[in-house]
Amino acid sequence: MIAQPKAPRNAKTQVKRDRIVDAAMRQFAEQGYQGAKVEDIAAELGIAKGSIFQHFGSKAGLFLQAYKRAVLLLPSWQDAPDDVRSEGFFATVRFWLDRTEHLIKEDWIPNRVVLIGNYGTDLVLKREINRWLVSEDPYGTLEFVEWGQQRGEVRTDVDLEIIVSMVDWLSNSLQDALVTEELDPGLFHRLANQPERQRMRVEHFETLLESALAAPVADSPAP
Amino acid sequence: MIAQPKAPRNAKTQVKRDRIVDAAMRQFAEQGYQGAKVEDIAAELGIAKGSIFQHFGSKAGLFLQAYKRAVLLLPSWQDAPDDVRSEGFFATVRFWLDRTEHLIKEDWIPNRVVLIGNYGTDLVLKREINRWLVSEDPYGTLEFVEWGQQRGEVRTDVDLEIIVSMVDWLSNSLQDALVTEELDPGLFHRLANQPERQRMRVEHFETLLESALAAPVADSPAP
DNA sequence: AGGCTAGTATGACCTGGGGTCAGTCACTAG
DNA sequence: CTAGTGACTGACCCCAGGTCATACTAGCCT
Repeated sequence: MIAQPKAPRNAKTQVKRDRIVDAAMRQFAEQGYQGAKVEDIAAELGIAKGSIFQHFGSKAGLFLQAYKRAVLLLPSWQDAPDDVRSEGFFATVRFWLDRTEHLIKEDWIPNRVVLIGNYGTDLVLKREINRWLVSEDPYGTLEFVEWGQQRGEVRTDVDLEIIVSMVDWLSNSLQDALVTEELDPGLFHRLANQPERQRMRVEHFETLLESALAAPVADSPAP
Repeated sequence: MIAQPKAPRNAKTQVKRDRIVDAAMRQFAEQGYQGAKVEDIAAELGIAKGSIFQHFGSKAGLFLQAYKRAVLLLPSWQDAPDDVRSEGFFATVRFWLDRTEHLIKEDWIPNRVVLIGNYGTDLVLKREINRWLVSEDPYGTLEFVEWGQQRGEVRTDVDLEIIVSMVDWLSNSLQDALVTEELDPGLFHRLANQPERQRMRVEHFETLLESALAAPVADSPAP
């Protein structure tokens, strides 16, 4: 169990913690979890290393806060523009998946921190992260899938939570592969110079996802 | 880049390395990556810590070997019994997914090591692992999917590699969730006392996977 | 046998960085 | 002004990954 910082009485304290978390995000993003040194973060802020431990208990505790902040900085499913949402669930999915690379470049630091949290720390931390993700649902996947069901686009014949998990798993895997060479099973970075084929693969992926989740249509004739 | 051990001239050396990797697997499985101490591994074998570094260069190098060994100890898709395979691609998928928990208990150590390699080390190591997984395909997913296509069960209208990745991603995610509390988004461990609902969820998952990948049938009437 | 070389083993040693803690400071309340 | 609380500090501890000079062993050539 990783200690959480207790709520500060003072508003000033909160500001300071935010500054630390901010610097930590940058360091973790740039150096990785192991590579980031608590001392460097302290030095960057001109404070004593001890202070950081005072506030966050441990390096893992600090990372956890950085991770949470990072996730909250990223868009949730329902943050798509209205005109996209009005086209429905799968259009929204496509919207986000198509914009993956773009988004990552815009928000490099939080994305990197999230990535590190997902794959590059250790299982104790991962457990804590997972609990939080489940309890907070910061990407709003649950709500999003329910919305898709209400629109009649998403199937309702299997457990909701399975669908939610599938969306999470697949979108994560795809985005990670698209964006980070470390995690790409050769789908995209091998084709770095063929953006057309990359696009095609994302489309194929979207096709598969839709096949998996779409509500069965009453015998619409295939073309 | 993580140094690989160079091939030993001596057969005896190989035996010794195997012993080290063996002990390392146990320690990593039981203590986690950070928790496992090189010194403990050496002590367990009654050798000097320096020797381990001699052979494997670094803790990460040792882990990499342990990981590879662990993966090779696990069954590949095509290792299903003949009577299952004769029922086809999706039957084989179901066979493995249904046996997940059982398998993990049988092969706890390699499974745990693989898990740690997948989520609990760092991105440098992860990259190395990924390269290896892609180049070796130790689970034979590529071959397996091609086999499914040849049988006419798996769709052929999207890139093969996308399908392969999807199978890998989803089966990994499901198995991890089923088996390790740390990674379960509440799908299974929250229902620990309701094995029936757990089974049902696995079935639902299989349904989704099949919907995603199945070759389109020539307008079979839905019930 | 007797060197010669290359690979292997050793354990004392080094070092960096996470984590601790006793003491100090700064703010607020009474 | 004083007491009390929380924040801050920096010197310190110590563990565990990694290094290295030295010693050993096994094959091999002459």
